[in-house]
This record gives sequence, structure tokens and C-alpha cells, in this order.
Amino acid sequence: MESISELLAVRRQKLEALSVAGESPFGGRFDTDGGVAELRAGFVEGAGVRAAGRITAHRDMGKSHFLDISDFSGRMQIFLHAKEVGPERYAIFKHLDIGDWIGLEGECFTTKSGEPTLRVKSFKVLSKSLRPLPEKWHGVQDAETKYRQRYLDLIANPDSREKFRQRIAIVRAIRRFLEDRGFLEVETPMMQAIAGGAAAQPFQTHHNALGMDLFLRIAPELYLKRLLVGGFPKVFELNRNFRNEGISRRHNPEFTMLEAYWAFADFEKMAELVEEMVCHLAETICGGLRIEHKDADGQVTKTIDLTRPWKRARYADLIEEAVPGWGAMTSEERRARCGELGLDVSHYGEDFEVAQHVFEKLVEEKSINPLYVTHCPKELVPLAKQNVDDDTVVDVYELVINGQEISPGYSELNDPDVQRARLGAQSGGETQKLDEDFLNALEYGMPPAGGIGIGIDRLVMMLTGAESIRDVILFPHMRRRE
RNA sequence: GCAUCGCUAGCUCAAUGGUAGAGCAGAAGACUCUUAAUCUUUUGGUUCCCGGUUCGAGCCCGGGGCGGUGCACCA
Repeated sequence: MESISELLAVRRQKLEALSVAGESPFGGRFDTDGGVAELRAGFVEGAGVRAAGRITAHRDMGKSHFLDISDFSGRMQIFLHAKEVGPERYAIFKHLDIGDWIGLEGECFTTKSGEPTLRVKSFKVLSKSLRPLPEKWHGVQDAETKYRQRYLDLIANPDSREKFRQRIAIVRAIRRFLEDRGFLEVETPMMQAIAGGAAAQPFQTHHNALGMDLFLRIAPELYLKRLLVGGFPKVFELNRNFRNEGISRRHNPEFTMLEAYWAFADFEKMAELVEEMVCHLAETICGGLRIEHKDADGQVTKTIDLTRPWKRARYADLIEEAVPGWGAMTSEERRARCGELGLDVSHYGEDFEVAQHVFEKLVEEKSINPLYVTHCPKELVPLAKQNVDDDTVVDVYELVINGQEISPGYSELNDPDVQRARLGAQSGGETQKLDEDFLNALEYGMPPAGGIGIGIDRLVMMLTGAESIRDVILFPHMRRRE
């Protein structure tokens, strides 16, 4: 007999025994006085309490039993004695396992060792667990199991629970922060006839009734700008984007993006907004402006200091700083210099692509503390206004933290003719891809505006010390098994 | 796509090419304040899959699967 079958068989036998004894193994409604961590925190000696949770530990002392019950909020100890519940209920209790959900009613008391504990007077089986839980001390270590069976990770790994609790708090706080400043949250199409607003491979689908192909959006940008045209002064959308590209530590095919637009503002005003917001999140949710990232042994590997004001620097100056003399070099000299620095730029055709590679490797990846990069080359950003003093650069910032691009911010381009030319140049003459309705909307007049995008997953990684995007996405995409 | 590392009991991990082991969980027993409870006994294996080398493969070789990491890709 295989081991797992044996473990399952034993639990099935207990399931049967519960039914025979007249105890429903899958319970029903059970009203409690709160989550277990809340009850433990609000502990009053002698008070009667109703609680429910999953049994996560069992310490057996003859006829005295100490158990931990847990829910998403935390754990609490309960004490169950044969004398307290009577022989019939005690017999039922003997059929319980670690993993089962139970509801109980009891009285608060403190043990000799000082642990707030619930003395069980009565209990009810809420759900029998038919499979054994992961190991109590090490939890689930296997990355594949954590991602494929997130529920096991959430049951067994408190660190993981905490990261998701923080993610939820961050998303909620962002919404509140923006709403408090008059931004309206909107919902725009996720299925689009033309996947615009970024340059990425889209997922394709098909609408049968309309007989047309549609794309999952790669960005909401062009629709949010239509709303600026329509008169919305401050809008944001915080939801999923889809990009049909590689999966990595930093990429999931569907990811969460915040985009916000503010009429009559510019990229610098948006930078102020983002700086204020991220610091607010760090202080209220992550315990302060110094964010520590730790390795598996708990050793601090890096500390991100979010103290304001954040550094601001021009794109060209940062490259010059990384590679002295860059600005005065010819195209050939730059490529040669890249070779000396160990950077492979052979597959880049354009000069700005070579520079961008240098920027990514020598500036972005090395920037741990916040850095606003401004005056970026216009080729990189087709949807932003050109700078009035230097038409080779655009009025944008790129916010880099933790070696990753966290947020771009623009002074949005609102000249329809310039916009058409820039998008046309980007699509390489494939006029089919131009979103004519968007350009048409611009011709009605879009107010000058500041706009931002923030990759929420990467922001949460930065704020919670997660090294992989999969650690902040509940159900990351995996290759199908079998 | 390329490179590299990994896959052993339900979970966490061991195992010079020579009888696959431990801890936890499970089962049986002892114990009325334990908290990684303790103590005694004990069940549990398609070593990811297929093939090869060998007297003999968890281990070596080839192919495949899944996963981690890096590179490539990615405004």
C-alpha cells in the first residue's frame, strides 16, 4: 500500500466515524466573535468566546490537549479536556486531525506559561481535512508547490501570508490615496480591437458574434486619455494588463498596472505625487522608509532608503557618469567602448538602443534607492511631450528603485499631428496599427496633462522584499503539467 | 530560445556505483499546563519519466517532462 493512500485512508476512516457518530464532517454556519488573532489580542480572562479556525498543531498530554487553531489573521491556543466536553464529544474529538476546521465555544484563561488560551466547552466540526498538511516547522519549501498550490503555501508559510496581506493593504491604500485627491477610478476595455499604449506582444482572441479579432490590452493608456478629452479631470485605473512575452522573476503574462492622469499637470507634478504616495505606503504599511530585503537565512542583503527628496538626474548625465566621455564619442567609439565594458550591443541597430542598453545595465540595475531619470530620448517614449528647449528629449521621468523601472511619468503629448507622426514612426509605417479613433479624439482637444504608470507587482516586490514577482502574485502562470 | 542547477516517503531533507535512511506528519501506547511538548513502539518508496552502460544505477550516459536562476526577449 502506498504511503499517501494509507494517510488518506486513515482520514477517510475518521470521516466515516464522524458521520456514524452523528457529527456532520462538513459543518455549516458558525458565528464567531472575530478572527483568532483579534480574539487573542482582545483576550479577557474568564470571558466567553466563540472562535473558528483550522487545527494547525496538537500537543497531547494524556486527557489534556493543547491545540493551535489558525486563520488568515494568525493563531491561538485552545485547551480541550475530556472532563470539560464529556465522553461523547471527547470521542468525536479523537477523530479530528491537524488540518481540520473547527468551531468552538469556550472560556479565556491563561496557562502557567502565560499563554492566552481558550478552554473549550463545546465544539463543532466545520470541515474535515482529507489530506495531510505540509510539515509544521519548515512549511512548504518547494517553489513549484508554493506557486501551483498556493493554498498550501498560505496555510503553511506565515511569510507568504504576510506578503499577500501587505499587497492587499498597498492596493487598498493606493486607491484611497488617489480618491482622497479627487481622482476617479474608471474601468476601460480589457478587450481592444487595437492593442495600443505600449509596444508589447498582445494576446489575441476572437469575438464570435461580431466576427472580429480582439486583443487583451497591453495598457489602458489610450482609453484613459479619451476620458481626458471627455472632460474627466483626474482619472485612474488599477487593474490587469496582459503581455504575451517571456516569463521571468520580474515578468508575469498578466500583471497589475496603475495608470493615472491629471489634467493641467505635468510630469514633475506627477513625480511629486508618486513620491508622496510611495512614502505614504512605506510608512503606513511597511514599517518605515527603510525597506530591508533579506535572503533565505534572514540576512539583510540590501536596504532601500526611500527618504525624500528622491534623487533626480538627466538621462544623458547618468550615462556620462557611468561611461565618462560617452557624449563626445562617435557611434563606432561607443560600440567599441561597450565591448570593453562587457556589454553586447551587436544586435542593436540604432544609437539610442545602444545607449539604452548602457543605461539599463550600468545605471538602472545599480540604482537601489529611488532615482528619477528625466530628459529621456524621445525615441523611447512616443506618447510624451517633447521638451521645449531640447527637442531630442521628452518631458518624462522614469522612476527606478531596487534596480527596476517602477514607474514612468509623462507630460502627455496632446498635439494630434505630432502624436500621429510619432506613432507612425514607431509602428514602422504599419498604419494598420494606428488607433485612428484615439487620434481622432485628440483632434477634439485633450487638455495638457500629467500621466503615470506604476507596475503594482514590482512596487509590492520592492516594498515587501520579494525577490520574485511570483511571490506577490497569488496564482502566477505556470506551464501546464503532464 | 540558450546555459546552468534541481526533482528521493504526505512535508523538510540524507544516502563513494553495492540492502534507500532521518526528522516532522500518520498509527499504537504512557502522561492533567503543553507550545517545534516529551518518552516507547511502529507503518509508509514507480528515487519525475523513457532508454542505455554495468554483475549491480537514486548516483554514470542519452532523450524527454516540470521547476529555480542567469542570459536572450520585453518602451
